[in-house]
Amino acid sequence: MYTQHPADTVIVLDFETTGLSPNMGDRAIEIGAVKIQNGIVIDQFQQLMNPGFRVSSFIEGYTGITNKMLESAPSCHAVMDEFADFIQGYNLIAHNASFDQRFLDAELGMLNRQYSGDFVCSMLLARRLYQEAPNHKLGTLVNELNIPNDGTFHRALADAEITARLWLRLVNVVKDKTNLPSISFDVMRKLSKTSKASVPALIRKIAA
DNA sequence: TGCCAGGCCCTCTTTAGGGCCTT
Repeated sequence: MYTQHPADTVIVLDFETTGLSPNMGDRAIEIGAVKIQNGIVIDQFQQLMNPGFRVSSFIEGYTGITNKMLESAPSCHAVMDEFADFIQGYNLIAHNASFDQRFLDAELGMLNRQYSGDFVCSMLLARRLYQEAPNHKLGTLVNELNIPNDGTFHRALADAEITARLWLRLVNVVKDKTNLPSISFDVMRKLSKTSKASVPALIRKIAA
């Protein structure tokens, strides 16, 4: 049985991992997440986790997370069990969400745990709402949109915080285009799945 | 040993191929 939460409260999450594919044996090494309610961060979650094997030098360089740091970290099992409690009942957001969803599904699957929220992808939304951006990498969007950041990238909590600011910016874009006082998660989800060409028509329909 | 992802989205498309994004 899942606890139900206000529909406008969402969790933005980001994984650092040993590679690109859980199907190829890759595991999570860090999870970061922020809980947003009414446009304000009200809670956060950050934890390194030990995948049970050494990470590559590429990942050490890319994330700044070293094998030394992971030696003393709790297991993926322990961390993800706690994280499953944190996200229970909330809708979820990530940049290129298909990636984070694969790892969330894989890690929770090993624990026989589930989650009830829907995922929305901030990258798919940015492709539709900022079609003029040179590309839709998180770092590029942060620079293009002057989203405040402390210069930390490729760490889970920092990326989750930045993605949260991007999400709120995207919500504001839809607010401005529709003149509506609030935009539901469900509307953002529909927008993220609409073809680029259909975005203006859907915006008009939402505003009507 | 060497290899290895996958979903979205565009187009010179749909009987396909390749770039984008994530680590």
